[in-house]
Amino acid sequence: MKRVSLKTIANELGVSSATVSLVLNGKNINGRVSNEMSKKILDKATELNYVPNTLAKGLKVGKSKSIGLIIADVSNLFFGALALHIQNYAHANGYTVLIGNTNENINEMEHMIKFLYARQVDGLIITPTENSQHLLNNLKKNNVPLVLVDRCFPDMEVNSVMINNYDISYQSTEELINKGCKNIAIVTYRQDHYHINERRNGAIDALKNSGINDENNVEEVSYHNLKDDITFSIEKLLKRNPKIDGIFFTTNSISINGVKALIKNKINIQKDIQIMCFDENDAFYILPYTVPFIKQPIKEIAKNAIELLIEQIESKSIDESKNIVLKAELVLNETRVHQ
Amino acid sequence: MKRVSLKTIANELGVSSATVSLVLNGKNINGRVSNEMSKKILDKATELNYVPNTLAKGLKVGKSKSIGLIIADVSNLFFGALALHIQNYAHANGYTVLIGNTNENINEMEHMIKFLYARQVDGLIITPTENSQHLLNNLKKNNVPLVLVDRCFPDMEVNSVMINNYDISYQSTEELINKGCKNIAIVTYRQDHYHINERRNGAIDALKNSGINDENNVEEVSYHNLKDDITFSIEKLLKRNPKIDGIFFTTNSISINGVKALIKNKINIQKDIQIMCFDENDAFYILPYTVPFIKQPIKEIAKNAIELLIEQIESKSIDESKNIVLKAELVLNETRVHQ
DNA sequence: CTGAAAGCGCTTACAG
DNA sequence: CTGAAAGCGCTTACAG
Repeated sequence: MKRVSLKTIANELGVSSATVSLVLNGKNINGRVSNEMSKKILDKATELNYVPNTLAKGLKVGKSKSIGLIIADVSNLFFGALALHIQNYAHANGYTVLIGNTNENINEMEHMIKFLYARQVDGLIITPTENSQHLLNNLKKNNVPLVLVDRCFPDMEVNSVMINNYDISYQSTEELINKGCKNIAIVTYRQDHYHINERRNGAIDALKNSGINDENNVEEVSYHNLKDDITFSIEKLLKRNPKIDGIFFTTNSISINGVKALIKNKINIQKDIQIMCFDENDAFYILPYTVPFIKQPIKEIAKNAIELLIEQIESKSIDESKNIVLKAELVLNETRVHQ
Repeated sequence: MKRVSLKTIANELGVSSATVSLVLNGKNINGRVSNEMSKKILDKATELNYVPNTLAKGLKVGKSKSIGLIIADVSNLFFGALALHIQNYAHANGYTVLIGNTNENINEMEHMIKFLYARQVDGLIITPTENSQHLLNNLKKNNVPLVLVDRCFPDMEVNSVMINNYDISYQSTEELINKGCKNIAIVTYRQDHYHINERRNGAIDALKNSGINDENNVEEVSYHNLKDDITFSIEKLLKRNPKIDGIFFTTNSISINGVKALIKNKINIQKDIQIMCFDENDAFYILPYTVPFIKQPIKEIAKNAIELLIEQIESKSIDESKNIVLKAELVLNETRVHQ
């Protein structure tokens, strides 16, 4: 694959590569280069099908025009969609995205940071794994432009884009209460993530305020063994308290696997037990009954994260960090509820 | 973000950067550098937390150690999973993946090729859009290492990794016939993709060989307006031939939307109408009945694509192209069928 | 055993 | 109006 460089064009036209660079980058201000030469260069560039070497440019100007995206689990639909939208917004701004996957493993996260750093990314968007504060602090210390998405550490001064986890969980649980549920369970991860805890706390506070909170109705499952664990948890929950008539699932994967487990146990969902799920899933539209869920504004999250990151990259000023909170939406599918 | 370069290490130790480069790259053969200096350099590198600049190296050696992945539709679960696995295999081999999305649009595909070319990718993995042969021929002419996945143009000499579309579709349709279906419909895209046509042909040949083929039972839907179109198509199909007792869906997205449309029409799936889907979907495990589907070996596809591409990149020899065909699996979930 | 030099493809002051 | 030169961070023949 023979590449055409600036020099090729310069040589063919008998000018210097500096001149060609200037013209091709539109930096030919105040008649720096004559109009005819300018036209000649432009024509020659299209004739030879010139494509600039972004790497060389990056080396010279110290910016790679690429960003790193470190995602916890690419096989998760939510993260997949997020990654897609981040790519689209990045491309629209002339940036490339390099994606890395951590599988919620902190060593993988450290490795990915190094990998991306070696590739000169101009900044990072990260969904941090548990206990990764020291890695983030290290980035901060080195002034690496950084935005956390989906998750954050509230005691750290880092830019972040989050949703209103507490509020939306409070509202969703209230919705279950309004539907008449008296024994509402919460199924969540056994993990110390701020955003997950917020969801749990929002739900619990809603229950408390209605005077129906029961600590025994909180069930924790493990992330790495979710599929088996959740069936076990659901069965335990139902055995311990057969009066359970509502369940709030705190995440995407817990929701879908929780629904599977309920069906396996021949529970008549939305009749015996009302549920409330996190994130949309194709499966919900296929079930013979309707499933209410919390819809995250994924596109908006992506848009804000990219904007926040590029802002940091392109203005040197390291002002105080911004924490953007977007509102999630409660989708009840009411029209189908009462059919 | 102050970067540590080879020169930093060289200066601190009073040696040349050439020496440092040699040692750090493990190219210190036959005692080129003394053991003590070697150790000093290694120690200093870890002390200063040296991370090599992959871009500079790429510029020098003419290889970026990155590959481009051009996907038709990242929001499609199948492609999402494929992208994930390709990333994993690429990383394991020291390569970065830059992903681009075409939305099945040929102009986007052309743009992405240019975008990735400017970023000096060493090769491309592509799921080509319709009528993109000229773009691929152009790449071939320039000796760009290239592998097509999921789709191909059988009359072009290009490397590809495919599944046995014809055979698996034939088998799947036979399965419907074996279950007693006499009026089997095929729902497929109105598109000229070889792999989709193979699926349709496999199904039709199975019907012909059983003497129950009826051309009126083939329904074509449009890609860009799938959700509306499919409901319309299903209704048309059922009206035209109320005896339909089996449907073969030729893709992932047609399957999931087809199932939705059937449910919307109060069809009792697997009782009134048996179905056969392409690709796995969470939703299938949630339905009160079982759904048989064709499972593609996504990991294997990814693995073979990466291996084929890296082989081309690293050996200059441009031998004839390889066309790998992997076997898909028919998942019947038999244990649940008869419950 | 080790260093000086050239060069990958670009951009950007500087000098005319 | 335009060119020569330096340099981004590397690697690789070449010379000693």
